[in-house]
Amino acid sequence: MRRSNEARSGAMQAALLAAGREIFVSEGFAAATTPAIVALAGVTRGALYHHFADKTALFEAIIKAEAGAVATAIDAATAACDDPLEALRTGGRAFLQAMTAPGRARLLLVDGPAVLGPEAMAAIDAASGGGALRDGLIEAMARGLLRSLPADETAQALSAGYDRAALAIAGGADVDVWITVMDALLEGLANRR
Amino acid sequence: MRRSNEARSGAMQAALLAAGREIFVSEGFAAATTPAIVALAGVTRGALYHHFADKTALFEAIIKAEAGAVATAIDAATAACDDPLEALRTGGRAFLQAMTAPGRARLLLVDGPAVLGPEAMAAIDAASGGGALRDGLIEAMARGLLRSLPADETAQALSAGYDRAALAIAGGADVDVWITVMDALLEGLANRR
DNA sequence: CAATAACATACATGCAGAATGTTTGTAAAT
DNA sequence: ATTTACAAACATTCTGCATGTATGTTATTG
Repeated sequence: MRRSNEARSGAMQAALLAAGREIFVSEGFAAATTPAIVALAGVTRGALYHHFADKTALFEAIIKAEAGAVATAIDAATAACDDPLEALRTGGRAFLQAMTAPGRARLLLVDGPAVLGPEAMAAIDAASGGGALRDGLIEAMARGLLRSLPADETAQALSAGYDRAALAIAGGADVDVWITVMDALLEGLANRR
Repeated sequence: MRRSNEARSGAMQAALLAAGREIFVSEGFAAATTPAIVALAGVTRGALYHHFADKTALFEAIIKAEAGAVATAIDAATAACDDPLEALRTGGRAFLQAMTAPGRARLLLVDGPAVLGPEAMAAIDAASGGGALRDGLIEAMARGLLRSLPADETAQALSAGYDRAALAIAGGADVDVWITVMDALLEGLANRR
């Protein structure tokens, strides 16, 4: 007996996403082959090309899931923060923590931009983690806690710093040193009297 | 009649580097095919594989040339600066200017890290543009002009911001806004009394 | 100091293996 | 009966290598 089509599709897509994530992380997008992915998932390429337009579409779905997980972690960490400046620092630490998931830094920061393009990744990021940073900056600037600066560009510049930190940490760098540096960058933007 | 082997090799490698740059920029590394590259150069794939181990080796040679050009531009711009802090701002602007060369941002900031790996790109960058930033920070910190922070990580964080700025500018963003933001980040690290 | 033999270099051409995306076929669900 | 979910075979294309050839370069000999 066979399950409903809906259940089958859901299970198959989940299996393909999991297997794809594994292979993409270990091999990189270019060297990851669809035969390897479907073999790991225990199915055939027919299933893959039924559910996803092509290899890139599978990759994009994985990227969006990863970005969503990061955004959720940041939101959860900053929900309780009242002070906008403290929320920025806390959100940054939550970001770095979330990015320690195995292979996540490579997926979101190296292969993602190269495969999907920087613009597409920026859009995904804005709808996920980067949006929180931008909103936090706007809030802090509105309350006079931070220097008044172009919010979008400032958020991107800081976001780039956090990204670099996440990559370094994924490569074995010390987390605390990077938190020190990023907090210093944030504090540097604070309004002083 | 034929030229000397040395002259032939030099001309052939220059032609392959130029054609490869063109195709890599317009197509991206993955979609760039070696037949397209050698067709543009007006030679055969035999020549390509004689001078370069594989497609990646050609790409790496192009990347190193681009990174070297950026480093040269930064050094030229900052050579006359006495004040370390002014040198940092000037170097940043020179970097952004140098990165406006067509396709350079994509090569150095998107495809480069994905193809060669972030570590290899970091090494190339350290020997090129990023080294200047780190040295400038150390100098400024030593003179008490900047807050004392881990120089390597601070340089990387700022470098990441400049990279993001270069990408945005390549995508049509306003240069002056980004200079404002990056100068503000630098100023934020300045020692205040 | 020619002339030439011996070798290296630069490149072209053809081939094998593999990967992608498409098409066709089949069984089960709706 | 029709559509969905998947399998399996197919056509195209690319990469890297292996072989072949012509020219440059160096050593040797008369």
